[in-house]
Amino acid sequence: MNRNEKVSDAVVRRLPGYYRHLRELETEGVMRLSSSALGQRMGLTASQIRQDINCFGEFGQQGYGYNVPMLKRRIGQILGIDKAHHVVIVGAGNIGLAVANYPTFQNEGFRLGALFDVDPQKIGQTVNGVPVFSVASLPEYLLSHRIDILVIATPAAQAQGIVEIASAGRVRAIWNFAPIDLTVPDDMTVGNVHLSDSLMALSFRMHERSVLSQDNPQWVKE
Amino acid sequence: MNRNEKVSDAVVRRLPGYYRHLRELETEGVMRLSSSALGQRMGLTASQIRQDINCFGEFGQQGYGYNVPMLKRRIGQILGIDKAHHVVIVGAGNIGLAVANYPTFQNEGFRLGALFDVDPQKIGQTVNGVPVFSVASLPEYLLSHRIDILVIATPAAQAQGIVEIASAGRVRAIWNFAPIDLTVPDDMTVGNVHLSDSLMALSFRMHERSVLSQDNPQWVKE
DNA sequence: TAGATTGTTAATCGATTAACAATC
DNA sequence: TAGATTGTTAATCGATTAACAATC
Repeated sequence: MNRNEKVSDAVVRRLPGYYRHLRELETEGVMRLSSSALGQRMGLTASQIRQDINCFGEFGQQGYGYNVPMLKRRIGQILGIDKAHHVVIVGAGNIGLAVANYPTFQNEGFRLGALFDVDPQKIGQTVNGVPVFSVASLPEYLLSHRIDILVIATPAAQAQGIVEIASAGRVRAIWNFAPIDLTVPDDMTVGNVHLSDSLMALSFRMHERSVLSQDNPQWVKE
Repeated sequence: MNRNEKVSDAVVRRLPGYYRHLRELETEGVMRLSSSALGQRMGLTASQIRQDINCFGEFGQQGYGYNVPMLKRRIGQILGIDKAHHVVIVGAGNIGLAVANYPTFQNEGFRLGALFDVDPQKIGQTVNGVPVFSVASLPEYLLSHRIDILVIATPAAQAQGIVEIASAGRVRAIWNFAPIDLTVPDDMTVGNVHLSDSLMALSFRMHERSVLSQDNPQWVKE
């Protein structure tokens, strides 16, 4: 058993997928599930699923499999989404608003306290009843509110400066949508959503077969 | 040399990061770069960077390093973003609009032809001069326009149906923002942006240290 | 009980790192 | 030329898969 060891990135990347599928299965009324059935559904091997789950405990039963609602609840706990999280969004542009309105975001215990922007047109407005404040007031806001997660939805040039403010304001984690790699203190967690990286990787995969298969001269030494 | 072999996911995930950093370095006026300097900047080993780059060719020079503008251009070609891509977005909600307005998206040769929605309020409007059509007209649109990438920004329940239409319309790739794993034909590429998965992984990482370090009973067998 | 399926160890596979000859 | 740094092979590390005893 690997408990108390740091969980590998490979496992962490799969964990939300487990939760998502278990939620679907629960909605479909499925009560009981074997690792091979889940593997078939998710495109993973049964072995990998058992290994992944056993990083966290023994949640199954020999000869039976896993109880869907129980396993879903457990993985929810492991992910920490059974707890409420206090969130603010910096940048009330298209991405900031998309996050603010994202349904999963609202349903899983993430509580949005405020948005922050530099645009005087936006400051003073509300989004779903959540106020938009000036970024100038962010340091003070963070001192008077316990914020777990700060969402960066600003242009890349502003992002690192926001991290400094977040750090001084004892924010625990940054969810970064700006297309830049941030430098953060050791005790802060960062998760990136690099949309342009995702799109470029898609573009690569799309071209890959055709280009690689014909040994395209563009790719070899000039 | 690994050319003509399928490039591993691990490499593909890093590739856009290389491009992003090289673009920054070019803007900063840096002309020449060693693998160790890039490694330091990106938090990777020099060895890994040389291995990654050599999947695609010999772009460096012993004793000198890499020429920044040249390497950036080459990686751009490898990613396929030197070519124009024709794109449509299905779903003109918050996420669809955020993608339509995303600057990197517009700057790197991704040409948005149309958005599609089911909301009569939105149909007939334009977004940045791009028309919003009814989803009912999507099959016909795809037959008369050569679309490379279709962006799914609909609720999860609609996503798989859109894939069928895209497949019939000879779309080459799907960029999926719906929180569901899609089933696609073999010749279609999928890239997922699962926002809720990203947020859950962040939540996990944020809680991980505190919870794991104290052997929290919540994680062990009941 | 017999059959099924887990938890877990061992074997395999692949990715990362180290080392160094080639060479600019 | 001497110093630097690549390209590439070999060694290490870690993640995935296979196998099977434990057990429900």
